[in-house]
Formats: sequence, structure tokens, C-alpha cells
Amino acid sequence: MTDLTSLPPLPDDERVLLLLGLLTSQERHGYEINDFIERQLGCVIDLKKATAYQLLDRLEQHALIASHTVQHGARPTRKVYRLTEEGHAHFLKLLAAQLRHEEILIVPGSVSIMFCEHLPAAERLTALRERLTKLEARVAIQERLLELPELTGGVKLSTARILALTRADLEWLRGWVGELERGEVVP
Amino acid sequence: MTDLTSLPPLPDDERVLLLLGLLTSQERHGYEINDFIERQLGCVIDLKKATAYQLLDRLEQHALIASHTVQHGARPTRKVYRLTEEGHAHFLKLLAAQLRHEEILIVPGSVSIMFCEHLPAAERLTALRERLTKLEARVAIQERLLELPELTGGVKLSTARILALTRADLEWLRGWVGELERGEVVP
DNA sequence: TCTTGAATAGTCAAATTTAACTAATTACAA
DNA sequence: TTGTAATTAGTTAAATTTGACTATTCAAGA
Repeated sequence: MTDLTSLPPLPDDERVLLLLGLLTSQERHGYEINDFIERQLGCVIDLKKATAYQLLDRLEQHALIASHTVQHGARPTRKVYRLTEEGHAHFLKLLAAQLRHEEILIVPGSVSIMFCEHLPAAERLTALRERLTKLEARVAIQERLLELPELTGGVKLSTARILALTRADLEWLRGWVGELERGEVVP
Repeated sequence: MTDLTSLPPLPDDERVLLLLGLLTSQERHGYEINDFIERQLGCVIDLKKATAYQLLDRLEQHALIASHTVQHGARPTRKVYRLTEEGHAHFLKLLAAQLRHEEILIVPGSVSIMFCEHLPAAERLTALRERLTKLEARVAIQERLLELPELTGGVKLSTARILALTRADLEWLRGWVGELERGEVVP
């Protein structure tokens, strides 16, 4: 058996939890996993193909998943992954830990807000109105997404969370732009 | 003059905007910049010391900032940075672009929510209550932070945004835990 | 039937990011 | 006065991440 201590360590993060989780319900091949992440989880997590493949390799080295290759017609061979018993145990441990865990929310877009006073009032207002419009569109998209029937329970739940956050961002921005329009904040 | 085209390109992101922005009001040395980020911007952006130094070097190579060294007693020499004219122009351009810009909110903590059904109902509820408690504490911290007088206008504004988002997360989680407690969701 | 685009399955060089380290000075409590 | 922690100012080796690339197959329209 391979010496686990000499292996590059596994990060204890959401990405590992995601990959293990996707394999609990069924075996999947690499392309399938990446496709699911791209199509269904665009709002939930940012995980690129190359990173996923690298993590899958590492999970296999740690024996949390196992793979076998499958040929389909003349297609390139697929590497199909399944969860091992250790993998399933690890998944449950990670899941409990991360569900319990709470972390500071760091979201993009705050630095420009922080320095917005450096922009002339008119230009500032124009820019913020544009951001507002885009944000409204984003909320509309996510609302429609949530109605799609192909969203399974869990994905729906986490999408609902993101929507709640995005709506809050919208409300906050609306309020601020309103103040600016009524001239309440301009010095 | 150095050939800018052969230089490693500058990312157009929040970090660059932040460093330039911190130098608009005053000259600052490296330590001062990193100290400010750590103390005041912990909620706003995640930028580590080493990354900041690397970006400062690059900004200087691109002539957006200039530096000179200063000796204070027997202390290690400080490298003091100031914004150049090009730097100021670039700052305003970046600022307008980023204020206008809207980006999907990807926040940590959603993957465990997505898979929470895999946990026995009792354990799930315990874990979520723990997360709720921590989240309440986080909101309390941020509310107190917002009252501190040393927060300047801009920092206050962006902190208020984060607080709005964190509160939304809290409300969402409260609602969900409530449903679970009343047994509305358990299958 | 020919072309175009999507599906399929990755790999790899290059850029980015950070944890850990170095090293001197000063302030302060014990 | 002695130890300890904070201030000061970075550097670097190592890990992580990703954009760009390679190739083949299949489906469907022109």
C-alpha cells in the first residue's frame, strides 16, 4: 500500500467535499463531473476543469475514490470514478465539519465602493446605476434558475442561499443609489 | 524607459485598485499598507502580505507608483511609495470600470448545504444550529465594527455592504433551520 | 457530402498565491 | 533586567490554479 504520509496532503475544503459528494449517488467519469459543475453549479462554486482533474488524481492516491476505464465505441476511453468506503467515511466527516463551520463572507466589488468618493458625483451615479441594472438582471436570472425542474433538492437549496445574498446586495445598492439621487450623501 | 510590453501584465482587479487607492491620499510604506489592510479591511478583501509586496513591485515596474527609501533611527529602511500621475489616471479608469462592473457572488459554505441531506436529521440540525450561533456572533462583531469612529467614509460604506450580505445569510439560515425544526422539510 | 460545432477526455507550461522564514528594534510586564 | 510580544520590512521556496492546448468522435444542418 502507498505511504499516505508521503503523499501531497488533501485540502479540507469545499472542492474535495464537492467531488466526493458527486460520487455518493453514482459513479461518474471526469467529463461528466466537470460538465455537471459547469452547468448546474456555476452559482455555487468556482472550480475549473484542470483543478478538478488534479483533485481527482489526488483523491485516488489517497484511496478515497477508485477508478476504472471504460470504452464506448471508438470514443476516447473514459475514466470512471467511484467512492470507496474510506471515501464515504471521509465525506461524512468533512460534511459535518463544513456544515458546522462559519466563515467570513468576502465578496468581490467592495473596493470600488470604498473609493467611490474619488469619482465626480455625476460619473459615480452613472456607474452605480449601471451596476444596479446588471444586478437586477442577475437576480432575475437566478430566480428563473430556481424554478427549473432539473435542479435537485440540494442544488436548489444552495442556489436559494445565493439568491438571498444577491437580493440583499441589490437591496443595499438600491438604497444607497436612492440616497445619492436624493442628494443625502453628497458632501 | 523600460519596455512595458515585456513586463508581466498587471491584473485589472480589486487588489490593484486597492493599492493605488491607498496611495491617493498619502505616501505610505509597505508595512503601513499591509497593516492597514489587515486591521481595517479584514472584512472587505483578502490580500496577503506577500501578494501585496509582489503587486507593489509590479506597479512600480509599470511606473504607476514610485518609491524612495527612508531611514528611521536604526530601524530597517522603509520603502515609501507614492502614486505617479500615470498611476492616478489608471486609478480613476479602474475605479470607474469596477464601480460599473457587476459579478456573480460566489461565497463559501454552499457545498455542505448542498449535500446536507446525506447527514442524519439530528446531526444535521445540531450542525446547523452551531453554524447559526457563529453567524449571529459574526453579525454582532460587524455591527460593532461599523460603530467604530476610526472607520473612514469609504471603508464604512463597504463594511456596511458586507454587513447587509452577512445579515441576509443569517436570515436565510434562520428561516431554514426554523423549517427543519418544525419538521417542514424532513422527508 | 462536407463542414461546423458540440461532446469527449484530458495535459501542461506558466502565472499566481501564500506559508514560512529572516532579522533587527522597541515597548512593556514580571 | 530579562524575557516576551509587537513593530518593522521584507524574501523565497513550494504549492496551487488555470488558460491554452491537443485529439478524436459524433450529430446535424447546408
